[in-house]
Amino acid sequence: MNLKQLAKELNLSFSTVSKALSDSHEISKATKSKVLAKAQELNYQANPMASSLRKHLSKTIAVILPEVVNDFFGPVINGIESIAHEKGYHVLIYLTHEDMQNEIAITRLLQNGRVDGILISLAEQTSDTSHLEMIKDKGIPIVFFDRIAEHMDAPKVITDDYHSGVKATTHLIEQGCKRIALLSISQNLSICNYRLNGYLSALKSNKIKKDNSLVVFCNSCPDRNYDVIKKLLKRKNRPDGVFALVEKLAISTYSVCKELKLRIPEDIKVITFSNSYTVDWLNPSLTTITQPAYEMGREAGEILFTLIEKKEYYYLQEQIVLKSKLMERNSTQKNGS
Amino acid sequence: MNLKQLAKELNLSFSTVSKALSDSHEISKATKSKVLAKAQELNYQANPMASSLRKHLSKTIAVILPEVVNDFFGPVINGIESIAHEKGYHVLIYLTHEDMQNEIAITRLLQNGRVDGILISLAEQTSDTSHLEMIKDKGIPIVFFDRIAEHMDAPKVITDDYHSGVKATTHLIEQGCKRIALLSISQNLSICNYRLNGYLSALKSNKIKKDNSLVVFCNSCPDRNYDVIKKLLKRKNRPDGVFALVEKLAISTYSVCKELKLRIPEDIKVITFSNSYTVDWLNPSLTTITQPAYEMGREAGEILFTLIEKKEYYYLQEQIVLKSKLMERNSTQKNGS
DNA sequence: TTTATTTACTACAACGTTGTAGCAGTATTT
DNA sequence: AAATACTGCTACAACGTTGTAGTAAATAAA
Repeated sequence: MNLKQLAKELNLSFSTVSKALSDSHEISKATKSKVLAKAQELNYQANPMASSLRKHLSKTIAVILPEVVNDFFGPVINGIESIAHEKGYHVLIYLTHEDMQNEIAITRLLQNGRVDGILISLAEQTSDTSHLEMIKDKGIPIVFFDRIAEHMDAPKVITDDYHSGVKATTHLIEQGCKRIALLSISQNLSICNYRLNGYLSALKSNKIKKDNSLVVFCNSCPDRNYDVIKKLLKRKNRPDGVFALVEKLAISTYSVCKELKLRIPEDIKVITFSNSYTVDWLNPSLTTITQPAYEMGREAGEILFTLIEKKEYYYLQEQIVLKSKLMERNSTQKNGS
Repeated sequence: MNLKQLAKELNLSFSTVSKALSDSHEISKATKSKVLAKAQELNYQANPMASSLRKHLSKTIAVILPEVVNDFFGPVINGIESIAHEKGYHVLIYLTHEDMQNEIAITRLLQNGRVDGILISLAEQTSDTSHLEMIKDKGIPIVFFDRIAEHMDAPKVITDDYHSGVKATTHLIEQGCKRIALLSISQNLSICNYRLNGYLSALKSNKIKKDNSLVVFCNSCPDRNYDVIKKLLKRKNRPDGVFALVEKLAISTYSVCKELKLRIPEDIKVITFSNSYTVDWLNPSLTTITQPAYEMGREAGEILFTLIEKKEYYYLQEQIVLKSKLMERNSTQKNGS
């Protein structure tokens, strides 16, 4: 069922039918309603490929993520999908699996009109961003969320990572920690560095000397991370507080503590970034910094659609900062209280 | 950058260039390599819309899901994406939010060539499937996974739900439970009914009389579910075992038990379907039936691509059944052991 | 009454591909 | 030597839309 057939049914030229369907002022009301009725009856749907080709608009965006088995990116997708749905856009999903080469390959696929815009959260090791500059140069709007490319001139939606780092660390200090370890995932990602800076700044304000050996960079291999954390917690001068930048590192810490018979929170306190709803039921319940993931998705989507529809150029340099929340639970309970 | 421009650069007709790029036998090796080199140099990428329009193939599939903030659907997407990536397909994602009207609206969008095939897991209340039959009638291959439309003649990928129901219930009985409640989410979904049948069958084999009041249908409203479960656990003849068909209902059960000061597993044992990796760290750790979610995604994708490429018609009536695993943890520990 | 304007439509050329048909020139067969 | 087949290319018509230009007929202004 295409325009030509529909036009034949109606004894009209297919131009007329096309215009009627797009509610053009050139067409009389009578004809419009006749066309609309027939289109409904025959369940006519315009071919999106033809339309896209002609209009140079795909009504589709791409979302590029490191992974999807994750309590943060799940609600982000949810937020993106909700705004995309409202605006009549379709959402393509691509996973980098934390690999920059995949990220590059994906951006290559998106260069020639497949999408009208891109939402991206960088892979762990992405250092060079020329593949993204290339996309921008082709005129495809790109919006970053959470794991942003700091030096790119593009809109970004992030949370107050520096501040969250300060809050988390200060909380541990207030609960009595003297030697606080930080478990990071990447030296490239700006969010990690901001959180690290917040941590360092909180130590300084509380006159705690920084100890570089307490800052540990993990990666995406759970077994290696387990060993690294184990080594950390077995040291003679082991930390009495752990600040994990992602939930899986906090869970690994729980595992290591179980093996080493260290009690949380008595021997060691744990705080982590997490968006999981089960943290309340962990043993012990886990104190978290929780990011507004759904809102980040929606916000990033909204900016992208504004850019696509070129209503305002205002957003181009915009950086939106949303607030994370510290949720205090038992894993950071003060000793003897 | 399009074919015409590329052809001009090479002093060739654009037909020749097109054929060279698709490695046609009509073109000499010399010309092919010249064209390929130039295409690389100028970073030429064919316009997917034009190509799709011409070939009647979008190289895109749609994945329709109830939700994405979920430890089951996350890995499913992961599996789908991995096989799609291998086969050179793009993945559109749509969320129904458990609403059949959304499901219908989404299928309408996919009728006219936007996708070459559909993977779907039904919304909770989807009873009528005429919108899906319509898709099938248009010749668009459709493959179901997990939440299937039982009476549709289409390939399905599921887990051994009846058997899992038997296993879970038998496990509770073996651990000493006499009065086992089942928390379901839907009366429409066949997977829930199969699990329920497994439960009933296990009761029968163990000569436990079935009690309809112990089978509770929850919905997607957490507050209402909490109340329903609370009512269930406050009854004079309260259950000593709970079999939850989804993780969130098990977590609600944990909450209710905390409020009512019921001890797990001493007073009441809990088992649930779940794909969350944190179940090991819940308090107490939670016994689960875990589905091979990633594999389901891959399997469903593989069947869909076979259908799209029409190599084998064999799959059409195929139903793939994968095995779930029972992972015993503390929430179903035998009393006094 | 003539000329300008508006209304409601049609014709047609794009958009960027791909596949079929055609056409020289060379190689092979009879 | 003539007929046939093959090789390597070009020309052109689709695919299903949309937007621009064009055109009758009806209405308004000169």
